[in-house]
Amino acid sequence: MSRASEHAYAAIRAHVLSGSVAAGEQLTEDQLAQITGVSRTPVREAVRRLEDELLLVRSDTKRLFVADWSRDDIEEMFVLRQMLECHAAERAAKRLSREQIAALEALNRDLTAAVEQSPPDVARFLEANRAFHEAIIDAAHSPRLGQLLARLVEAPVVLRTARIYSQSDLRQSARDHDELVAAFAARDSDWARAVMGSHLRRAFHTFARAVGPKADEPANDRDGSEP
Amino acid sequence: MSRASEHAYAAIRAHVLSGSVAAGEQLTEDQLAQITGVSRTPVREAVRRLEDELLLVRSDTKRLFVADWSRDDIEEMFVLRQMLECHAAERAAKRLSREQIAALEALNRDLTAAVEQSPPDVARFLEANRAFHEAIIDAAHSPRLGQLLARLVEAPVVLRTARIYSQSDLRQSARDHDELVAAFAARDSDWARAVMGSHLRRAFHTFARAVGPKADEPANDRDGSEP
DNA sequence: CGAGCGCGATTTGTATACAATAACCACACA
DNA sequence: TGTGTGGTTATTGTATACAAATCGCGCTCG
Repeated sequence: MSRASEHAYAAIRAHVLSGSVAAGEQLTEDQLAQITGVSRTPVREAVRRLEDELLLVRSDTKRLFVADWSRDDIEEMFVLRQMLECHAAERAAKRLSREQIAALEALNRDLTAAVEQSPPDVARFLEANRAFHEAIIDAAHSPRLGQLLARLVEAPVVLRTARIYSQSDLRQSARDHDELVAAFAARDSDWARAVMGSHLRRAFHTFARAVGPKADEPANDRDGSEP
Repeated sequence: MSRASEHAYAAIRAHVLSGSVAAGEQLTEDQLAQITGVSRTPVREAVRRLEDELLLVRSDTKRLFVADWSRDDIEEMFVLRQMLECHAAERAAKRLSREQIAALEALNRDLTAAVEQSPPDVARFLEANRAFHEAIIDAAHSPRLGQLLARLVEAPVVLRTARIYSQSDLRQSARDHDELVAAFAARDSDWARAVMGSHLRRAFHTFARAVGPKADEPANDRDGSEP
């Protein structure tokens, strides 16, 4: 979108993801307009996108809140992402050119380097990881699929989980990517699908372990907070 | 959304689906505002939704056009819909209450009645069909899944395909639904998934047969037109 | 003859004022 | 005490005016 609207989107998104507003807290369009420095019109446009991505939600009477993700919500998204991204891997295996596979290798070399630093460069890891998955989705050549996945991948994962990965988690991710590249090089779509499946499912469990046990309540961090 | 915005959405959608504008034709927000009788503000909101549903598209320079679906686009959507809705059927099989199964049966009785009229009441069929599938998706209890499917199911299917179904197609649909209900009653999620898969894949082929052979170009009705 | 260039007309993007709706609060009444 | 009811404030929804971008077209200049 255009300047003001795009800026508002990025600013609001950053504002929410930074954690400076609690989950479940109310926001108003005026507030956001002041924060972002643009008028309510582009703010409304940005908010609509963020609602789409489920970062913001509206009450039944149109009031605006920061979304409050339960563990079940997260699991649901991982399941859907796994389903769609396995499909993407399968299609990509049939379509990736030699050059594209080489590009994936390069991306994963970068990712691996980020992991093997001490301490690991998590930001660089996340960026390389994002690029790697995006390249696969692009190669699947299914615009609708890309669009659906965008909504699932964007919001919840990067959310506040950036720093829950141990180095061994990161290393395993890098190895998964290596195996994916091998599957692609072999043009084995079944293999690619299977690797992608376990890759994402493991990511879910890593996440789940950090979030807490299964029987828990919805992520209820709105009462007690930082003293 | 609220009154004006919702009205604009419905009116524009109907306007496009009615076929009174050709695929690929340009629209302007002013035009749509006049047609719908509201100002550009709610029109823009409605247009965003329709872009989301891929009924409208914007050029690289933000100009607005009626989307032009190729056969590949349609197949892609059917594939994705099948993947997601099979998942929904599987989950629904584990969750549907006795009452909900009875409600599905009732819906399908209505659908069958519509089919067995002569001539078949296609509008009533479509409505019952929509309600049937929606009930299953709801029962899957996966809000994200529902949201993703909404975008896939809404746009392309009803599009301009309402009247390509033969009575035998419709009868087969009714039988599929019966079998789905049976699978649900048996709480057999594998069965439900399988039936849903063949149900949707057959729908695709019915559609594809009507649209034309595989090697075709994108639906290219924009050059030669009315003299 | 064709490629680039300017300029009026069209179209989209943004700000702002106002209208409609929902939440909040205080107070009366049972 | 608690429950409903009025008015007041906060918040979202819509219209409108204007700004910015884009297009179409005729023109010039090579």
